[in-house]
Amino acid sequence: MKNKSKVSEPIQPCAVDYAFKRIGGKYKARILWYLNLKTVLRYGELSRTLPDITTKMLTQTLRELEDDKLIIRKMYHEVPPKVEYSLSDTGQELIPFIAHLHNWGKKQIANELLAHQTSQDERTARVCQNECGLD
Amino acid sequence: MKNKSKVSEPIQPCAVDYAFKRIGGKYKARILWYLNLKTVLRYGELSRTLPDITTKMLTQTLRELEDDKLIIRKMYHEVPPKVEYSLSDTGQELIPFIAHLHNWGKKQIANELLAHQTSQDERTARVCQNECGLD
DNA sequence: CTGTATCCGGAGTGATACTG
DNA sequence: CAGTATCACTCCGGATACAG
Repeated sequence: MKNKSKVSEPIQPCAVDYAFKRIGGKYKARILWYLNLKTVLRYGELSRTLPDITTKMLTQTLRELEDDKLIIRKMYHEVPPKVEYSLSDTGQELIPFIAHLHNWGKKQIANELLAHQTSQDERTARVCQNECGLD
Repeated sequence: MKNKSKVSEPIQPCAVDYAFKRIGGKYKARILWYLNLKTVLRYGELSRTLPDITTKMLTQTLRELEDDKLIIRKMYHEVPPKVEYSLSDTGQELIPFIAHLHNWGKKQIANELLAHQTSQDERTARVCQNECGLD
């Protein structure tokens, strides 16, 4: 049933596309996921949780998430500075989706390992022990 | 040949990250979504459904999805040529997740329109640029 | 501790023309 | 109809240094 472009109501963009633009960044889903698991995280904690991210990207990503009202930035004017990030209600609504994605990903990784097991035994152990530390 | 969608690196950091790499392309989620709604789509139909995609990107994206075993490509050796795309079982498993994302996106768009009703003209133009007629 | 500023290379994307 | 091929360009993201 595709009731589209009725003049009376605003034209709907592709909601999937819209949503993906909001959380499609390289680290966004991961950050949201970690924030969900830990409730609240400081800048340095996030930095350590994502070892492969640079300060520039982390700051930039956090800003975008904040601008999109997906996370809340709480700043303490202290010395030394302290900033805490947490999920907003809107961001919270994305958790089931990320959880589903997470489960799917784990399943796919497992299947991939099985498929390559004959020639990649060594790799298995390494891969399995290297997770994001917050699974 | 790019392996953006193929995750075959020795170390796999995080399931969320892994999953996003496989379906995080600019059009992948949308294509999967349309395939779910329509069950089966031909190349030209997809092209018309995504007005903003070029033939190059469409072909490239379809190839990646096929290589990742998320969609099935059925080719008829006829004249004129005919190719049909449909979801694979693995791809099917992603539908609940995309559905959730879709609902979330629709909700966000609605909120955005409400919040910015005063500047509706500008906002509408932006929102409408990716209308997809398959909501 | 929590960021900014700057430079830069390359992946990702687009426009156009061509083909079986 | 269903793609390929080529060139060009943007801009994401990394490295590094610096700042409040």
